[in-house]
Amino acid sequence: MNWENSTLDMGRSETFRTARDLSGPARGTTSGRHERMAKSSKLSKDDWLYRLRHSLSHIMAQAVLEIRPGARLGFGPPVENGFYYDFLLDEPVSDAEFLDLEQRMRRIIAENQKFERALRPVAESLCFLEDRRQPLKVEYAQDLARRGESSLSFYRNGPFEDMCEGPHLESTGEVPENCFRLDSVAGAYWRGSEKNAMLSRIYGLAFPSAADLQRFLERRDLAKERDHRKLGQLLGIFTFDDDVGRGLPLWLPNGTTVRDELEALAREVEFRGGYQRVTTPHITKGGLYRLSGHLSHYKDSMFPPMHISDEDEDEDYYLKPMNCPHHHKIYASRPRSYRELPLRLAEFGVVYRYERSGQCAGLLRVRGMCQNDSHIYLANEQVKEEVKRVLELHRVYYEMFRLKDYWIRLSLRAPDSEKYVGQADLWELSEKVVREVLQELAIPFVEELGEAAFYGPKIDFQMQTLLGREETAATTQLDFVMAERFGLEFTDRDGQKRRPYIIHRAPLGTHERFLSYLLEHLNGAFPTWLAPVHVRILPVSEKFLGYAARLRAELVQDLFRAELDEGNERLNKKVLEAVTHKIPNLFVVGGRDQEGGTVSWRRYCRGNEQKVVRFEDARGILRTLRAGRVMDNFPDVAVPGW
RNA sequence: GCUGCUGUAGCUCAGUGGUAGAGCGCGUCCUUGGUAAGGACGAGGUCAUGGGUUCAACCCCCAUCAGCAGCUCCA
Repeated sequence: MNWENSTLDMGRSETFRTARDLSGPARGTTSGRHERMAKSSKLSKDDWLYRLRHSLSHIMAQAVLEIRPGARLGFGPPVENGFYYDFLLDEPVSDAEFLDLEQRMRRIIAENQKFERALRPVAESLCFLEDRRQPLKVEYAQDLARRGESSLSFYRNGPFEDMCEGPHLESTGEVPENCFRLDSVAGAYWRGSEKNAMLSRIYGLAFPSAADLQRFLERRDLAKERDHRKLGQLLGIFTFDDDVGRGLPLWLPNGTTVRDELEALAREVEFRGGYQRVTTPHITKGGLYRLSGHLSHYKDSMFPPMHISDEDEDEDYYLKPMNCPHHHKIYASRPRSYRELPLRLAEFGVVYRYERSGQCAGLLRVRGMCQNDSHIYLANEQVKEEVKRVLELHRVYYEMFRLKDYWIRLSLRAPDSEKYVGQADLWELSEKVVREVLQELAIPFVEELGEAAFYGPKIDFQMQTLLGREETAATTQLDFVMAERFGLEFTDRDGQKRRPYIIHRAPLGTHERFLSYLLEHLNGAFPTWLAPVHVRILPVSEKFLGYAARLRAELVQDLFRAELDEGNERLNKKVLEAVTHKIPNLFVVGGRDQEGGTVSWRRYCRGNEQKVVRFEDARGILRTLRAGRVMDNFPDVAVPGW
């Protein structure tokens, strides 16, 4: 890509998307953010399905009160795929009781209880809720009253009555047969704050018909097969070990191969983009993080210090949670001229963050990770152009891999929050610059307050994982604070010393998260250039082992990751084994091939399609696939010679 | 960190208060084969770890570690 002449016409690109474009793969449950997204784009209150789900949540609450009469009710809304209800319970409900609860729900449905709405004045509502010993509802009613509501809405069906906005079905009998199922029970804080009590949330699935429910369950089971944790094990990508520690993946040979290839790609892309590579240590004295502000603003996410105390030294060392301070020190290692700017320092930097124990999940959230990191030092007037180039970099990767399940977030500070450093006017300026860049490029984005880094606003690429979680896949941050803190400067054209701006950017995020994303996105089927094994050779029988071994030796000489299946098995079995492991290219060789100097080439992405090709030609095609990083895992991508 | 569930062979899982099983995988042999599982035999487990109850614990209880789902967090 020619950076100087790049037109940066991302507005016309299909690459960048908004939250609304997310199609939403099968999901069992939704996180808070997804609920926000779902609310903005999914069911409206008038939808029958909305009312069905909402009504089922009341029906479930009625059933729960039958087996736990002392249960205190929280909230019970409809959500994507179904509904939930939160309860404060004396005794926990376990999923072993779901069958019983479902039976009670079916009975309530069979009783065809009418849903009836009543409006009560606030004072009467509070009395009613106190009578029913529903302290959580009382608290909420008081809130509503403070907000100026004069009367509150209640819904009653049979013996169950709940303060609720509605709307609901006409009666419980409207619920189609077998259209719901209780799904899971999980903890949830009252009103979403961990300072509050933990309630028991029971999730249910509900769809317009039994068939829709079945379809959903099947889709969800299928999705589980694509889970990167499952694929990672199947394909020998990574593993975890209790003795090593939570959130600390061990990368197996196949996984390391994929990482190496990704790094090679990023190295080339960044070399062309004018980046220089640097390398920095994993541990660092505390002073650096006092200077950067990490110890006052990021300490909770850092591993505790290693204290060194002997006659020479009395010092705390920390595992680095970010690479930026080190890169700033490299910038500061000698005087800088405006001629050097933008100065782009890049590193596959390994950082360690102390994630709370419940947060780790496969490769998605880890405690040790490798960032595709870079810090760009530049003059004020260069900022906009450089942010555009950085976004262009994202486009290279996202288009190449056809990544689509994400949305772009402009992460701003919450103005009244204590957690940010720097002056307010500089914040406003930086936020304005970043917003303008996105607007000028016509990239769709969503602004969110309180999501900024402590030193500046961010452009985050928020990805959606297979099972519905959302994580930041890539980030670009504009930093006007650290140069000040580190005393960074450059000599400008006029001989004056000036502060550089800093852009932090990681288009591939971390290797861990990016690969988890890629594994799920590609369903483990890597293109030839990226695959742990480029080609596996399957001799039809032992008689052709010699021929097969010669081909393999030649491919290995050519630096192909070529394997030979020497197993004493029938060809059927060997094909099954290779296909199960999603190996992109199989060369089947037997007598006919040995005579003709050919291979029977079977490609994973094209099903059973295969071709007899002279070995020399096959090798040439493989070279083309590798050198051009052809995405031959996508069936519509043309492969030369095929 | 919080709530709930789970931890048995490399993997997926069954099982019982009297020290364990299947399928796949792995090894050896037979078979010498042309595109999604040929056959036989065999090796593999301190039943996550540490306590406790019991004549006896893989099973019951407690704690710890780890995983899963969710909540919260992700500055």
